[in-house]
Amino acid sequence: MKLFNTLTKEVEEFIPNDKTCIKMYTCGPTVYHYAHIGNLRTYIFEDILEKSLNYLGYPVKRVMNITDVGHLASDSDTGEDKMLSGAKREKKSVLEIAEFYTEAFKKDFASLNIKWPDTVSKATDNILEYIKIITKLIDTGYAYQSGGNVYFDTSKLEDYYKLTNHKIDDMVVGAREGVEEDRAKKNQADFALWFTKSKFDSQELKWDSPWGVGYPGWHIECSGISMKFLGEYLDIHCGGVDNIFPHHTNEIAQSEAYLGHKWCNYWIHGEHLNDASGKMSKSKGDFLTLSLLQEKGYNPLAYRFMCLNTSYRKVLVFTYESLDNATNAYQKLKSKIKSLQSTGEVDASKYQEYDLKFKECIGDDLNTSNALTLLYDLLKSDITDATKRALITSWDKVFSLDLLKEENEKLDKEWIEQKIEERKIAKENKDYNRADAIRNELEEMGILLKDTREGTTYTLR
RNA sequence: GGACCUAUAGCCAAGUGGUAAGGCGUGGGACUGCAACUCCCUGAUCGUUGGUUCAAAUCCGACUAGGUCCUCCA
Repeated sequence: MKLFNTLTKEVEEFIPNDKTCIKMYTCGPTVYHYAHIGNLRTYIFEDILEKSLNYLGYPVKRVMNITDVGHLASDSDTGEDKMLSGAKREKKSVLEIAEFYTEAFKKDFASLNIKWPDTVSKATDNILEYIKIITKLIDTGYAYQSGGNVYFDTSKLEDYYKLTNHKIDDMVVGAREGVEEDRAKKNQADFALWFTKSKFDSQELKWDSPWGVGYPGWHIECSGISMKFLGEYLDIHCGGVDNIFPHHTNEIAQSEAYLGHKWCNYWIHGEHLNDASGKMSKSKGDFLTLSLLQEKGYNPLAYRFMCLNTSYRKVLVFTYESLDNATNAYQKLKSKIKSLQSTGEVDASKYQEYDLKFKECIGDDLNTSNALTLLYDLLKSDITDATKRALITSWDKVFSLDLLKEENEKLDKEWIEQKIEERKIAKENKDYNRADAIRNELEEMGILLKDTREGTTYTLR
């Protein structure tokens, strides 16, 4: 399997530490608000990665964090904690906020057929882990106390910027508006591991530590949770591209300083979903959630289909035009698949031939676009329907588009059949007004009639 | 100021040196009481411009446009 590794900036053959258990860590959400569909694009990509690894024969152990503390609006001890501002906004406690949005996040995963990771751990559940790491970093000289906080000393590392192409002299302090310089730091790039002296004293969640009562920095949580559940050697670490710097850069710094050896071999990043004006961002205030799309009548899986149509490494620009496009294509695809006969023999050699091609697609840096093209090729081919169904069933373990799932069985079949019979009689009597009225009535309920030589059948939208 | 990405038909998009996959839409046809569904047919020389090469969408340079990062972000 080939994957693009941000660390080397090349597409590389994936070589796991232990092929019987791939250790994969994916950065999770900060649960201070709903996830927007751009956030979810990254989780769709990670889901495809995990399932592709599985499909190619690699069992995966995946861990994800839930950030419920320590994620400041700025890293320089001047910003308000995101969790706290979420709580203030809704006049709830931080824990209530975390619980509420974690549940909402889970629902989004379910709607998009994203597998919930094996292990999901909250930042607040692993405080002792962070204290252990920070203690060692101070003992070995990689971290220092200043102004009441504990900072990581980036000057102790030769290759702090190895994940990015940044050069320290080219960095602009406060390139982003509203960032203030933290005077307590020795070096511009240093980052906080533990806060006790936030200018925002209202932080709700605090823990005792050797350096005083306070709370952990944002970066330490991922290192701590990852090492706690996956050990000292990680195969794959994922996230959105925006995490490359500073978050993942800092994770590498503190983890490798702590361990004394290389930590993670493959860093895989998903590109963003943009809208016409650029990046979709929660802090801009206006953002698109999955539930909003659902309210507008869109199927979440049509959005998943839209994401799979392109590479996870390319910016995808969201427009309703392209979502409509994807919705159409997805519905047509499903109805084509539905019309396949379910009886017959599976042709083993054809099965293998196509399945091999499928594996080549997903093994080529997750080329889901070509994998979907292969699906269309399969449908057009003259191999047996049983073989097609068997392949689609298998491939859908990766696509997770419910390609063979029948929807809305809850509708009363007998009632529909009765309506169809009524319409048939109306047609025979050339009472087309009556016939059309019945057709429209059913269509409004999402039941589409299909007249064939053999009679009228229906499909559910 | 620095680092970087993208640019392929109306729309989405694959393609990384040998003369452009696929999907949606459009138009035409078959089917239909009319439709819908389905099926068949239907379109681009790859942002502009230099260069390398027998050969470039694919490599190099310049330019243009859009976007990202440089301590909020998936």
